[in-house]
Amino acid sequence: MSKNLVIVESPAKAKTIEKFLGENYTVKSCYGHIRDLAKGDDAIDIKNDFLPHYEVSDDKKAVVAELIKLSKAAETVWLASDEDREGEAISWHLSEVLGLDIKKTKRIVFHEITKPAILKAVENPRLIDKNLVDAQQARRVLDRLVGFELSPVLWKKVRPSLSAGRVQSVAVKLIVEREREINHFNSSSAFKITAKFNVGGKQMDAELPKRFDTEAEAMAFLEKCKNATFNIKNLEVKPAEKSPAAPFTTSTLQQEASRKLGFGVTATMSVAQKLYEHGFITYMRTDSVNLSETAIQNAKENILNNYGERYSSPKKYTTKSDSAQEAHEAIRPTYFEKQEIDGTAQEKRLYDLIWKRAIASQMSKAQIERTLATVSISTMAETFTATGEVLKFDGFLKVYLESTDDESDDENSKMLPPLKVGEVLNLINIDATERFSRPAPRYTEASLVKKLEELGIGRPSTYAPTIGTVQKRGYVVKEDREGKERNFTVLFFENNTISRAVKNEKYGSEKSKLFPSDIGMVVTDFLAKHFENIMDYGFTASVEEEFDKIARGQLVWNKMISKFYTPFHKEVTDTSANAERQNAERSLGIDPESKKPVIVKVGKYGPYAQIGENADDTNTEKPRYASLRSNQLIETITLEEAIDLFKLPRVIGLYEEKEMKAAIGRFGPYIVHNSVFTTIPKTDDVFSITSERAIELIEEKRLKDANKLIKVFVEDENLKLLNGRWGPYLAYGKDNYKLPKGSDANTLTFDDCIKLVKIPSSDSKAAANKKVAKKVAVKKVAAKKVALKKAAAKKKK
DNA sequence: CAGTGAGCGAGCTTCCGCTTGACTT
Repeated sequence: MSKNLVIVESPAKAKTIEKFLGENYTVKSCYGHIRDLAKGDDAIDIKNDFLPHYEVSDDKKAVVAELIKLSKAAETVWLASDEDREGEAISWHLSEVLGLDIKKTKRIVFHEITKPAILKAVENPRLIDKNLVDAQQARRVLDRLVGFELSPVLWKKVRPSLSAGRVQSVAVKLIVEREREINHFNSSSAFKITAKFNVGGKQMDAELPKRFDTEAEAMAFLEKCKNATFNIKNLEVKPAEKSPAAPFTTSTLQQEASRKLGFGVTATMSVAQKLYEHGFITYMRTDSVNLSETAIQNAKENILNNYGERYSSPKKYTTKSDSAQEAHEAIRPTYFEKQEIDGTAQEKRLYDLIWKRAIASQMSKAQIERTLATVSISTMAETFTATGEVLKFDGFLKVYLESTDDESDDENSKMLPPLKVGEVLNLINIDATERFSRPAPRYTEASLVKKLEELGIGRPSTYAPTIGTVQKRGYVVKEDREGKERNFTVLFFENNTISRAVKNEKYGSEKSKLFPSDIGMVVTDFLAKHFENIMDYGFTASVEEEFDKIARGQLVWNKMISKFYTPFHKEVTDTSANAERQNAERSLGIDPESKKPVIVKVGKYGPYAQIGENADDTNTEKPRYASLRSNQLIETITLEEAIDLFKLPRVIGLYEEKEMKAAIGRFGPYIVHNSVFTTIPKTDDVFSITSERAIELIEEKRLKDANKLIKVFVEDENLKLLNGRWGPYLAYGKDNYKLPKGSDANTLTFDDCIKLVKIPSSDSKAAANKKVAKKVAVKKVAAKKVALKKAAAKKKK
């Protein structure tokens, strides 16, 4: 048995550190927090100075049991959790739960996982910082109080099972506000003038700095260009520099992986987790841009070897954000000399991105020469300008350039042809194109993370899960949306004649963007009305200031909580007692056909439209109902759009003596015939699809279904081999089973297959299934216990 | 899955942050 037990948070870290410390040390992981507030509503004893009641979580029982055993046997226990608020609390919980003797317990911290850093940490142990722990307790208790008092108000006033919290409610609010901003946006158009010149056989593009608000003004300008001559009036050459971006934090990694690789934030984190476990990169949940001395040195050597001295520019980056807690390094390759790794395609691509970003951060600035040419027009005072860029020295651009969220396309970093002042230019043509102003873009998962980070809301470990939560609650959907079409005017000037054309463009199409749902809007409005304080974008920042005071020992944690809770709880009770139910009902007007009112509202199954009043004593006629489509909102749907919803289901015609009906379901437009459903593809319109086309689609589907079936077993018809989206699989009744790797679906016998279904013995899947069953059983028991407790409590009263 | 929207009521839902597995039609 080892004399020393070192406890860190992550198992991958434990493995590395164990190698540095030698045989007298056992390094174990506690897998993050081992204890949390108890599950129910009684975890905080409010009357007793907010005394928290902690419990070891079910999935940590085994870990804790092992750590207790090892710590009893060890001479010294080293608590080496991260050096931030949460890490300090983890160490404190460990010392409490393991019953550690202060004389044999040492708290150590390090910021980089290298042998010298670890050894230095071991030589400089300290005690647990109780102030920092208290700051964490305050954070934890505040979040529980906010979440568990606000959510029940929503259950009562809006709909059951909803949730609210310090982080998620603000995330939804950002999306709701952005959506309204876009809906209220008044797009204006202006005419942008561009000219093309021929300079010694090369084309040069120039632009008029001014835009014209009306077509008439643009036309007047072009008229004046007739018979004009064009000269280079002025040339201005300016040097410029571009600096590399800092190495990745969790948030910037999520943004770049989204922009450059199209990964969602969850995918980015799970791929990064794999890279970390393989030892390819440093820890992926961090808000620090700091690189260790050894890393900077290692990067420098790599740059000198690969690119030469001119490209090397070692530097330290510092984190601007106040909320940063600097427990880790930035995300970087563990070894810069490893430029490529083995792994899946996704792992390779993400690693490549991380490697390039980190290397580039240690490289020289790029040197650029910008040229601004002014072109005079002989018939008027206006001038065209042409800009060009020449890269004098590429520096870090040799490996990496950061992308932006800005979709604007007028970044023209073209080179200009050689020019002289006074030179006469040959005009090719001029066009005046109508351009429309654009509202702020909708959030992607990654750009929402960026915004939350700017506001200091949420932490690296919670960005991705938070985005998941607001979608799971139905407040927000991530979707693609088709754009709309609009006409724009182009005036074209060539050979002294002007022509006019009206062109058509698509605009506002969205890919993987976040949209609020009706319920997301209702909840946001309700919370903003009654809990302004919590919904304020500065709320987190202001409580963070107080947590910092607690950490510095200038404020007592339960005093701070009490000061917050008294007015907050009063608002909760008042709202719960007095506030009206919040609904999103809206009357759209009168249906011209039936002359009955049309309303839209949120019901049990989501938003729907209704024609006619509910039946009562005087009115026995039932109203008609239709669900709203996923891209329609109660707030913005028009009367016409609502009436259109009632045109479905629509009978298209007869086929094989049975009716074909078209309608829109949960998964989009479909045709139903003989109770078989066929999806209508995007290229067809559900309102106008013909019976010929419908029959074509039905036949296509029949063919596909016939190919889907590989084999039905005569021994048991429930057992089928099928072709699916991911290749062949096995189906037994309603359940599906994966085929073992390397098996050929065509040669599998009944015995082979029934074995997979009935006795999935020995392999890992069986064990996994058993575990799941066990977990469910445990949950059931726990639920029963809660029920019993509650019953008992009621009896007492 | 392919639509639904009466009304009652028991029992339940819910937070944020720290970790990794185990799960994938």
